[in-house]
Amino acid sequence: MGIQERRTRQKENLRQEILDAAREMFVEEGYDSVSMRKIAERIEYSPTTIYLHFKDKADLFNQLCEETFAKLAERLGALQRRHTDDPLAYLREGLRVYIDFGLKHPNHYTVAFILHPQESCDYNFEDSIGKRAFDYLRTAVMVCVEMKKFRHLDVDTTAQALWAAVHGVTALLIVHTDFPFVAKNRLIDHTIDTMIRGLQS
Amino acid sequence: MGIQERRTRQKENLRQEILDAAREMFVEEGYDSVSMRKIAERIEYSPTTIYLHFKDKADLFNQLCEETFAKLAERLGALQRRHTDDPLAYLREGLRVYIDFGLKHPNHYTVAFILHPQESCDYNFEDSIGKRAFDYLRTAVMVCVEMKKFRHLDVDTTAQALWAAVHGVTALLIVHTDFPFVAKNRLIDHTIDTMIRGLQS
DNA sequence: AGTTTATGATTAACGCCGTTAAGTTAGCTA
DNA sequence: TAGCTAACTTAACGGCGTTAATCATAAACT
Repeated sequence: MGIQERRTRQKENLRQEILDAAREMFVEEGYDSVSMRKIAERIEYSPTTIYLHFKDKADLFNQLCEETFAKLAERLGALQRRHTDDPLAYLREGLRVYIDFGLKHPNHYTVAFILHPQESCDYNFEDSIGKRAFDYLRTAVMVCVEMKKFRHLDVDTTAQALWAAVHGVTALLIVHTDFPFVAKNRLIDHTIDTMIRGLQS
Repeated sequence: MGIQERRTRQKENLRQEILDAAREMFVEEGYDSVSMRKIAERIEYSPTTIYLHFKDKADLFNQLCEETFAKLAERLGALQRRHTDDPLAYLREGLRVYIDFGLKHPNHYTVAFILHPQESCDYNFEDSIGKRAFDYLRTAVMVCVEMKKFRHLDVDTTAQALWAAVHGVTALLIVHTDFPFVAKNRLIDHTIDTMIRGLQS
């Protein structure tokens, strides 16, 4: 029965090779500049081979999105494990981690969060890793509310408002490079501080 | 001397016709789906004619962006004229106007604020209408600080943080249609409230 | 062992796209 | 009326995502 296994293993390898090439090129050149043909050339296969592993370009890049979500979720998980005591500090640092992650991987962030729904992909949020990442934020907020660090407020609404705020900073800093922003860290800290302060009793 | 004038007037007319067609199509179909060829077909000219009026596709759409900025700026100006008394209410409503504007014209907002720098265009923020729109926000914040509605804080940083927050909500609501957001107005109000509350003394 | 079958991969093509270079035409100028 | 100029078009280049048809080869079956 090892033959079938080797086959699927090889197929899986090529699949991963495509993802790796696509990710690398995409990180370097941005979404639009990376074509299926270029990816194919890089991995030394014909363009059509990619379609044996991914439905279309949108599908391929959505898989990369999921990988991005996964990395972010992982980072937030690690943070959570370090921070059992102070829920407010944990939330604050989590928001920072989110923004830093975006600024460190701007092209990934762009695909996953700014452009996101490459149309026609049967993407379901409920089963996605993106949901897992968001849940870290949600529970962080919940704990803050439960421990009376925040005034009484709706957990979902608050989590989403916080996401909006950090997404806003991240997206603006990535996209509007021509805008005369104040120092990055200043802006980031001020945004986070203001939101958290606004949520406290 | 009327001949030259009529010529340039006609040329200007065509230019406006292109802009109108492009805007209309773009609002209907989104950025990527609108091609130079389709625009040309709509106005019943050959595709190359467009290039007599605009450097390239990015240029054309950036002009539309400026128009979008202008409309937003105009709306904010009207608001300012109605609101000489309560600076905090003015700021709050201004933020709401921004978000509503984005949600009402999602495709415009997408080009102007989410995708924005169609590469290779020699766009200069300092001379743009976008700056004018942003200045409304800046001065609104300044007034709030001067009238002690806010605690002592940096005007630029605060204005940018507020922009980040409202951009965040707007962009998320437009782009992440698959996310299970709470009711729109609830999220919008909560985000604005939280930020403003965080800025108060 | 020879034949069929399945599977991975390719070639060729379709119909788009943005953009440029060369050509045409209509109307003003001298 | 001849020449020039500006508006506009035709034709083409190179690239794109994607599909249909084809090929090669290794596995399975008789």
